[in-house]
Amino acid sequence: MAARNEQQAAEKRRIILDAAVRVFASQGFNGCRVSDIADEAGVAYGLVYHYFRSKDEVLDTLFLERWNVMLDVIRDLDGQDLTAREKLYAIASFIIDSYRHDPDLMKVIIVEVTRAANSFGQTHIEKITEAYELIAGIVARAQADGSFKDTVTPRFAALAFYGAIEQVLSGWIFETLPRGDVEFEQAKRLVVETICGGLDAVPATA
Amino acid sequence: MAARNEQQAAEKRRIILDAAVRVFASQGFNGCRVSDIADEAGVAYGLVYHYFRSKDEVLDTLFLERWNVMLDVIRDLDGQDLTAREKLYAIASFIIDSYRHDPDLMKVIIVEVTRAANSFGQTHIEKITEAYELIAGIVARAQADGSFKDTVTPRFAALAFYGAIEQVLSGWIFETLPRGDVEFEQAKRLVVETICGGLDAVPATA
DNA sequence: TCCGCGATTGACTCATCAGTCAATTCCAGG
DNA sequence: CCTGGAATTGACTGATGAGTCAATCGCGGA
Repeated sequence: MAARNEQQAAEKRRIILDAAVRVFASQGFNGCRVSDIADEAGVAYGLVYHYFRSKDEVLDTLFLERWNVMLDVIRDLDGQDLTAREKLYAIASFIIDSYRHDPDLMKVIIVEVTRAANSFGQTHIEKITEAYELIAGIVARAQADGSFKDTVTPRFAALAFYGAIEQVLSGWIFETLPRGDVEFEQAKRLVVETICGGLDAVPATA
Repeated sequence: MAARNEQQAAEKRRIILDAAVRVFASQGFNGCRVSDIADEAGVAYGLVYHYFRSKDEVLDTLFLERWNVMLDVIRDLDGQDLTAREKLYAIASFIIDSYRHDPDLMKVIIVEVTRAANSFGQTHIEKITEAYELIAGIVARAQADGSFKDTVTPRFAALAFYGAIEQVLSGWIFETLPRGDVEFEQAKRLVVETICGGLDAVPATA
């Protein structure tokens, strides 16, 4: 049958996805119309429904695509011979660089998906939990080999770590924090320093 | 004139607000109809518009009401003679107890407002930033008096601290973390321990 | 007892969109 | 060329839901 040209079809699909990122980022998922996406993509309204079953599926796709890349990166990192601190730094770097590279996409993922996680299927929550668990694993192994103390549970450390990153991204997204290459690099360092080093001048247990 | 009975009017308004909390929590702000709120409150559709200018204003009111209480608590705490760590613990306690006391309200605030500050006015972002700044102030003063080291900026420490709390609340909201009195108390301790104590077994600077 | 005004009602209007579908274009293979 | 089916189009439908408003109710004061 020769599906016209599979590559071209995939490209059209991507054009629509990329347009959706821009539209979702600027108007919000609920604030935009499907026709806005079509217009932005320079494509007829109906074509969106040729490539996607629904408006929801477009958002779904964007999230899963990106989140899976991140999970792969974390898993890969996890297999390498690095200290826990180095692994955490690498994860923070990946996420922050993702923002640097495509702020709109990250905005959509952070702002729209969490809210949608409510109404959308359980799928997203499971995916998000998966990331936490990978991070918790890194912490747990560091505690086992003595490089991290075990005053906090790994699960909890993972939450705090990811929470710090998410807050920083939110700060950039909502423009309450200055953005720029210097700030991005500083943020990577500070996330890791806060979580690993803590704030106390004198460690609780000597 | 005697506005019928001012107290009764305020009560009706409150009944509508409380109903809105339940409806927003279970269906989401965008997923519900104004008539759902009216039904839940046992009140006619039009009455919602007698007390509020729009659906948005209902959510607005819920957020501001609660957030202002929190800001007051933090400001009050800030004036007391406590260590920075104690202050942070008290803030974490207040937020977590707020969740314990009214999980639906906190769910609405976190899911619909904090993470969606986008679609709403700039007002909310400013309010949220205000909280960060108060926390940053606590950290800054602790750094000045030597009880906190100054490896991270106060602004950043505040982000990490609040981020950790928000992640924990999200975990409870989306049911990926176990809930219960024991967990609530543990969470307070762990948030503060993570941020203040850090994960490293050996402090970076001896 | 009656009056006046705010509280309360809910049917209605009107705009908005997600999703459908019949018509048309375009390409690949024969 | 011609033909079959996929890609593409955009007008249309049907549902939905925010906000309006004219009518009614009922309390507090005189």
